[in-house]
Amino acid sequence: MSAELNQNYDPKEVESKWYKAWEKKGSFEGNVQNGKDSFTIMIPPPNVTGILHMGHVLDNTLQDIFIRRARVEGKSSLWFPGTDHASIATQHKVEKALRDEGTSRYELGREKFLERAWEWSDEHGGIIFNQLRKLGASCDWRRSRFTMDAAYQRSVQASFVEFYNRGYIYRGKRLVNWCPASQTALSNEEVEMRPQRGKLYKMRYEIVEEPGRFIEISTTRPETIMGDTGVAVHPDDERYADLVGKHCWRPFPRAEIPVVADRSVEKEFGTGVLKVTPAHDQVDFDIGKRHDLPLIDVMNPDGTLNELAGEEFDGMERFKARKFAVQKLEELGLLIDAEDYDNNVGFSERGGVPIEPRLSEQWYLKYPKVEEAKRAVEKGIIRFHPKRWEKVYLHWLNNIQDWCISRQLWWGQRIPVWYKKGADRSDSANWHVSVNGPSDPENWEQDEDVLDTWASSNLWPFATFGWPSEDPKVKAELDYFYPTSMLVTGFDIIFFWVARMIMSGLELMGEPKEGLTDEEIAQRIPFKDIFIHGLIRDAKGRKMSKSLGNSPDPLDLIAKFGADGLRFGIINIAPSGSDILFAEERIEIGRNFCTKLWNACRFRQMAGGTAEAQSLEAIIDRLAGSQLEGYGNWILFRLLQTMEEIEGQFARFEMHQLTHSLHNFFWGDFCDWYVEAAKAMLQSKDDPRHDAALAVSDLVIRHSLLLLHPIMPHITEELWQAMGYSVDGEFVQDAGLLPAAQLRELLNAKSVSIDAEGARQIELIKELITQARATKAEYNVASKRDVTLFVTPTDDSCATVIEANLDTIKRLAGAATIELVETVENLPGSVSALGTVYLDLSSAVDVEAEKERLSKELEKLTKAIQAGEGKLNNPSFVDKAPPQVVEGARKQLLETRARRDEIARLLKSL
RNA sequence: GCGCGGGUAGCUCAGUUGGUUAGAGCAACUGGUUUACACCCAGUAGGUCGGGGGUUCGAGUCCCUCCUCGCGCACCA
Repeated sequence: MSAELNQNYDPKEVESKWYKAWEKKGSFEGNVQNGKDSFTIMIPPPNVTGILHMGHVLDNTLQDIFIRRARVEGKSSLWFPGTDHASIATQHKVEKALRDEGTSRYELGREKFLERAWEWSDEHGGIIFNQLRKLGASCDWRRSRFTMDAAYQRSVQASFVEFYNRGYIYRGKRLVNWCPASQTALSNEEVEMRPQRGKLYKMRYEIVEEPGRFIEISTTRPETIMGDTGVAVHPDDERYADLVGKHCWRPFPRAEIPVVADRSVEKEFGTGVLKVTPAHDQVDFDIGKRHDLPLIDVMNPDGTLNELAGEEFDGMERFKARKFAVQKLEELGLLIDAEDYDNNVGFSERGGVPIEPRLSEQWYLKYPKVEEAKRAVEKGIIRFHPKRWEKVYLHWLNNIQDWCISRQLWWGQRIPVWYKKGADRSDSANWHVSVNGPSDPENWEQDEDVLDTWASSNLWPFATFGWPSEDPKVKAELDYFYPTSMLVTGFDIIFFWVARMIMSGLELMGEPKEGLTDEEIAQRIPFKDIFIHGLIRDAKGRKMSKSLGNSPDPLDLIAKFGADGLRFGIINIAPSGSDILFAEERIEIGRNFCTKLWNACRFRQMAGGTAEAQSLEAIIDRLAGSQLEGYGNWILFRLLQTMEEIEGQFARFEMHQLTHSLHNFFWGDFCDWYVEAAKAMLQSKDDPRHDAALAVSDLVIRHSLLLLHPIMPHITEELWQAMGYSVDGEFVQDAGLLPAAQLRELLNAKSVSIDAEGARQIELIKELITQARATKAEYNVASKRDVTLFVTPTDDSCATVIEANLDTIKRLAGAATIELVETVENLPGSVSALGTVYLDLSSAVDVEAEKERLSKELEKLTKAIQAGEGKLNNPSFVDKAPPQVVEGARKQLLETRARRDEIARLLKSL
């Protein structure tokens, strides 16, 4: 033992001490190590100015668990960190600061604005990294990348050029999702449909050719009347058949607009007549195209109306204009009705305002390798965990439309396209597309726009390594670490990020090629496994948000429970469903478990012995050849079982079972049973079981620390060192965790064989003890440790087992003496498989209470027996069920009968 | 409208390919300082597994149907 443990575990001191030590020694550095397997995770880059929230805690704890597990398994692990520039979000923040100063980005100009944005990101950036360090995240910080790093920007631009050259990028003029708040185009994914209570207005337009006749129209958006260039009805709608080809009067600005017939009109909706505003609605745009209707854009980029809307509307905000248009309709006597109406309106996620379909020229990406992206998942080359997210992914891929990737923002990677000065920009003959720009820059001007943030983060798994550089180091690292092992993220960004990374990888991580084989897919994909976790909500299921004040600061929680406590706690409650209900009390288990671990180790230290524990072999040598007594055999059996469980959980990505297995084993088995039993063996150094008990404890604690290390890295490191398990100051991660099967072999090789039958006997002993304790509790002598117990063993072999474990039974049940006898009269007893255990009472037995208790038990058993008999008397069960199931049922029935008879006998004897 | 995921103890959730008397943590209750730990120990109570139907020797688990909650996608102006 090298260092004596304090009475209390102090996470604060311990955590920072070891984190520094790890960093200093480069423990997190992931390097190419030929001959070793690599294990790589790219962090989902948080926003550069973001601060740690509970979602990050979950996401990063999970990643750290996978990474650290891979390290203890001896893989060359790399957890690659970085941040995202979050174009629109960051620009918003900077613009808000500017507004507070009474200025704007337009006043400042692009260059000055970008300086401010860089200042902002330098100032706020990196905060989250320090917070992640406090959590214990073992990222290779040397490598940290930012999506606005010069090199990364070049990668992004290179991808644009590459996509362009391969024919995936084009420029198009069409209706886009326009955010009037941010004044930029958005992709479809950035539009969130929100239910809105509005009004459906019914109004009438007069027929030009038949004055006095009106056509009734329903609309939710009267403010776009000024942009109407037609009215549409369904071609089969008899009500209006005679009007098709005629015209009606648009009320303001007053103009003749045609009535057209178009199949996209629903006859059943409203009056069956649709006003057509091609510049402000997608459906209308399509109708307009088919019928050659003119486009009148009546809105400015900021959502106010322009001069084309007429003098009265010019400059008016769009929702004001809606009211005003209604008022005007009313004045003109054209408004028939306005009824309440619920519909869904697209909102800009970031801007928080309704989007405006707006005609503009933008850059589009036709998604590459869509078929391969689907096939990768369908064929299991990429696997989602849990699997059901596959469907979400495939459904999206089956319905995708081209991606609008240009943004009318300044903070981001500028689009690498230059236009010949003074020439027609819509003619591609006047374009120059390259990373470095034209050789005669004075004759060109660069596209003003930047790329969608996700059009840069989709390169994250390879641009971070330096793609497309030809540098041999870059190639070697990509060769070694790519495809990365897995991705850990929330389901909310499957479309935004996960799917797009897959398609980009498939297209760019190899030569241009139509159609990929499965082998090529396997080489090009960015990751093999995708672990999708839920989103953290508060205890009532509400989203965590600053305004609700229900979002705890993880640093406060770390202060309260320790980083390890928080990590254990969050994983323990996490992977339940798609929502994780967070309540601080639920984290307590993590802190409590840390304390338990600490005290178990303290106890081991107090038990003494300067035994050799620096290596697994040394500990096993201490056991070599010794015949393990029952509990030792049992706890090692359980250790191997637990190790196998955990191996399976990692293999199947069942993280929700991890903490349960470990908690159950270490607390429920080791502390509650083995340590308590071992106390009997540790009383005297002369006890032949003494040294073995210490060795078994060391073996169990050592492995528990190894198994727990990925979840609770700091405390396990502290204990590892303090317990003297470390060789030459090496860390837990250097020790190497053997698979259960190899550990078993190693034990076998030293003639330490773990025996399942022996373990089962201890389970029976535990049952007997539990029964004895329950009886004592029933008679309010639970805390008395000097009672006498009588046991009537079921048979001779049971008697032998009990005899062999007498001293531990005494200790664990709290009895001064235990006598094995033939029969007992007039004492309360409880039945167990090994025998019936009776409590010797000096006072009289409460016969009535005892009768009640036994009758209840009897009833339960009788029911079980009826069920069992029914089953076994049923010929079809005996014939059809597998023999081992029938055999099991038979055995079960016998045992239950014996137990019932014993209870009945007890009852009678009272 | 289409799709996905839930509904199991007071709460939060486990429950592998159908197979003993359905489990855990927390909360509750009772009693407790024993060679570490009250952030602890021992014990008790609490469930007709959302309803109905079906398949089967056997269903929390598979199928159908309904109710209910949550989420995603689409969307009629």
